Amino acid sequence: MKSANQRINQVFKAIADPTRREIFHALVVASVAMPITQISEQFDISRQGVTKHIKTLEEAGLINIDTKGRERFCTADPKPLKMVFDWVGFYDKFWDDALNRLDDHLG
Amino acid sequence: MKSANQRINQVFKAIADPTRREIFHALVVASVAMPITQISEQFDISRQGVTKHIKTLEEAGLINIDTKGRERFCTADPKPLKMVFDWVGFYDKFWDDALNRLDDHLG
DNA sequence: ATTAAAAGCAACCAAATAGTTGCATTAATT
DNA sequence: AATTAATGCAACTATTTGGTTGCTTTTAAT
Repeated sequence: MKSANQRINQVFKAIADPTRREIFHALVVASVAMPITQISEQFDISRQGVTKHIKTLEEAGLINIDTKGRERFCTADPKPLKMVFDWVGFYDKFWDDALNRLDDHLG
Repeated sequence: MKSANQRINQVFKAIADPTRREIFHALVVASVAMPITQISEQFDISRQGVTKHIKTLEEAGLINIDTKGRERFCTADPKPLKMVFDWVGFYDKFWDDALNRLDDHLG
């Protein structure tokens, strides 16, 4: 059970950084595999900076990498976000909290 | 628009830490205002450690604090999680990605 | 009035983070 | 064969982070 928890932590950590969210988003909307250099051209930070972010995203399972020749093609994989979706989904019962808590107490 | 972005970043940062998620969760399920010392008793780290986490959660708007006498009563406020819900909700279209992308291309 | 409880404040620490630069390697291109 | 492009690797830096301890202040209880 420990590794599942680790994975969740990795996902939360990966999406915590705004630049990483941007990289991920760019890959999702591109909906085509992109090599690292091409990705990094869209950002102000250095290629190596982008590479580090990509590594973090890959460790979280949010990016898959397919090496072809000298290039490494990255594709977004949103599946791990389901864990975040489920996590946050638990709390949506409490968004209109006053109402719902009242219901709970009555029910 | 900048402060809205900052707020989103604060929320993502706040939920990135597992201990903070636990503190938040404990407050949600307690569904009653709890002073800091009482919260910190449920965790292995020091009271000041918990205080710092609570500050981060408060800055993200995930905790409200009501000072009464020498105590500071904390309550969870899940509302800001709606931003996370919306963010992640965008990507749920891509969870069964092969299928959906095919649809997009056809549609 | 004394004591005890709740919390804040400040300094400190080790580790992680986000970023950089320089250089080496590998694979295409010409 | 020589060059160029894509990447990796390593070292370094500044800042942030998650945590600690010690002490002070404020408020409640005895």
